[in-house]
Amino acid sequence: MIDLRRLRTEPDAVRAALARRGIDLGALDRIVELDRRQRAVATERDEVRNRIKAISADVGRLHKEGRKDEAGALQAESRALGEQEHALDADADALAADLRAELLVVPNLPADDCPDGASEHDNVVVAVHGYDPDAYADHQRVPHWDIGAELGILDLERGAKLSGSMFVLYRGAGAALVRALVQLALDRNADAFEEVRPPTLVSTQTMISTGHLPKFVDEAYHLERDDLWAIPTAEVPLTSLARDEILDATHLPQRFMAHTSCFRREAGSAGRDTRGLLRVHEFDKVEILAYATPEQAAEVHADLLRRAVGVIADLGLAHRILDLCTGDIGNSSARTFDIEVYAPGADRWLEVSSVSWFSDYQARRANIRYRPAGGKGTEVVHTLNGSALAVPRVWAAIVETYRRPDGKVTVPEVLRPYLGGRELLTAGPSR
RNA sequence: GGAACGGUGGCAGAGCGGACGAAUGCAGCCGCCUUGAAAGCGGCCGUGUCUUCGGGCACCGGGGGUUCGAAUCCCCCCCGUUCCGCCA
Repeated sequence: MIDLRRLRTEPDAVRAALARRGIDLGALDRIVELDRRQRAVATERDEVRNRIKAISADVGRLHKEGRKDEAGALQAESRALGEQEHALDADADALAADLRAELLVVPNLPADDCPDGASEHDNVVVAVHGYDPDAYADHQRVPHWDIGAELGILDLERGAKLSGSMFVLYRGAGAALVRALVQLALDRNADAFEEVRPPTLVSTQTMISTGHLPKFVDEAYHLERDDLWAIPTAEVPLTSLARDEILDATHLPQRFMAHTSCFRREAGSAGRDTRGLLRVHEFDKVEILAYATPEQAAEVHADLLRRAVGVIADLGLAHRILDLCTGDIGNSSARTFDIEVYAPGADRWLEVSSVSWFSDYQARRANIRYRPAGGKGTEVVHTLNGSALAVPRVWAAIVETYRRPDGKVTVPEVLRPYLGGRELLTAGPSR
């Protein structure tokens, strides 16, 4: 949620920032007007309440003194005020609900240094590592879905049989590779992040806090009977960890990581990237997340990015870093860096991590604050997060990059300890 | 799923229709005392919102109701603990 007070006091600045996203600003006018009316009605209601309270105190005193007649007259007056108060209160509530509904779908203000742009084509490539299109041999130009089937480590047909298309079944060394990647990502961040194993089904409020609802309902799996949502990323439960809490500034930044399944309906991308592991409904991911003060945010953001890039680099995958433009960053984000790996078989750049700084946008929705050291009152914290490692696309890039002329796939050095020393990915028993 | 008991400030825990935003204790902050510290003593010590900056209003799990007046009474819901049932 954007800061209503800021919209009130610096409407032009807010407007200018949101305009950089290239969105319609009509909602802002409605919000300003709803806010004005809501406060006017609430003030009026509070004044009536004030009078009721004063009268009640008098009534109590008069009763004690036995002046029943005078008390009775006041009670009648208060009764009438009560009806007024009720009506005003209902109006104020209705206006507040409308205001909130409008406010919840307004995206975050992009950071000042977020590059301007209209779409993904305007994203800025910050760095490219290990990519040379001419360096790949023919044996690496085979897509992972073919390699996976050939080696018996990926069974897309049976995944589809069980759950439908875009659901995946890994087998043998392929399944072990999933586990190895998860373990690697967790181990690499265990120095600074507390591991959490959260629920993957969460309440509506939890989904609203990160900004995944109400705007992106169609993207999420919903269990109607129990009114629970399958998380699209561990960012959702991890952000709500501190919901409605006031953190101590001396404990910031606070960092958490979690390995979970992630569920996405991919409703808007039907027919796109349907092959192999490019886009799937359910996948494993290790997420890293931090709560920070505004002053710490930039450094924490850089650290998250360093960590996410580090795993990819150590896996020996060609990759690049993108600074997403104002037209492409997510709704809740103020600044986002994407990491893409190059998959030589599919001959495509695949997004494997999105490292975002949400400023106070999510924290305001989730009501997460902190007490500044030595200062008075509370401030809204900043939240940041990124994928430490998202399995399917990394799995795909590894299999394509490390394919040998004989068709077998070499296990990257850093993963071998997690695969019992195994050097090749093959079908059959895992060891 | 059934039953019982609970849900009050950072924590513990009173209050069960009238001056209660709420006793008391602990923790925390400031001061006194002290060479320093502890103990002791005195004071401060929730959040949000609006404000004409005087103050107003809201919040005792959530929602509704009764009343001139609700933390306190009534109804519905949610959550927790324990026991029983079922079960990986």
